[in-house]
Amino acid sequence: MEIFKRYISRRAVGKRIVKVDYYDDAMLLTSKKHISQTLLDATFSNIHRHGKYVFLECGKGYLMFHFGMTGEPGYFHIEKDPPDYSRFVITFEDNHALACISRRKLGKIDIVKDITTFIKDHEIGEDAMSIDRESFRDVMSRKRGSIKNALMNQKTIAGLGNIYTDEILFQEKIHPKTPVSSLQDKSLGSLYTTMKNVCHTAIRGQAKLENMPEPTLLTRRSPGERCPVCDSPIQKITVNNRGTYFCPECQKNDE
DNA sequence: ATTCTTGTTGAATG
DNA sequence: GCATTCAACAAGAA
Repeated sequence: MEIFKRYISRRAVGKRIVKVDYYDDAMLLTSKKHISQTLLDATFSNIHRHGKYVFLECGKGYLMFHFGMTGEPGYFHIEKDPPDYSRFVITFEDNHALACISRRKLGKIDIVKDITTFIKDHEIGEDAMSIDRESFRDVMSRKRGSIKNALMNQKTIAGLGNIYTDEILFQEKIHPKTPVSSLQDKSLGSLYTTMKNVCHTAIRGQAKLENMPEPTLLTRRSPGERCPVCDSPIQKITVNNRGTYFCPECQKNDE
């Protein structure tokens, strides 16, 4: 999401909006009228991100994007067709446009008045990139269930998805089903450092999996892959209804 | 052809 | 209140 935010920031902030087009309503959480009224003739003055949510500031409020599982922003010249699966397109006065692309339409588009209120109303946790060590330990120590659930739950910490959670647990050598309650304070501190490292490393590599330095699990999420550390076959299980990959040798249940 | 899986979330359920 | 399950959605793979 941080990469998306930077992508949008470079192309949309400072530009005046001259047209708004809707190709599909499924992702809209408010009326087209409300969105158009807020955006038309406005200029994006700033951009913010909290977890997987991006907010474009425009005077009267914020345009909120959530890209869901298969969503991404797309910027193009208006002489060309919008990218495939564009659901929502904002045209700027410089003859370029920003599309919200979403194959599965699992994303969301909304207008919000205030980011802080939005985060509070949706009970979204602190952002994974900005939470401090103490708060991390504090919020994690309150959770029950598996460590993977706790890390992925946006109400605990905002921003971690399925594959990066697996990567963090792989780097930290923790079995994804380990109960959070069984992790000592020290382990949580170490997990915190690993979480930050994985996020920073991913961003440095433009969130492209092929840019992740070895050893990594991110590029081995398919049957038959082997652990880059110990060469054991990578295992796939289900945790929280999500396909979960881990190395059964490196990530033993007990630390 | 049907079922499963997927870089997600939130409403329903236990 | 908290943890777990499932629908919404679309398309490619098994």
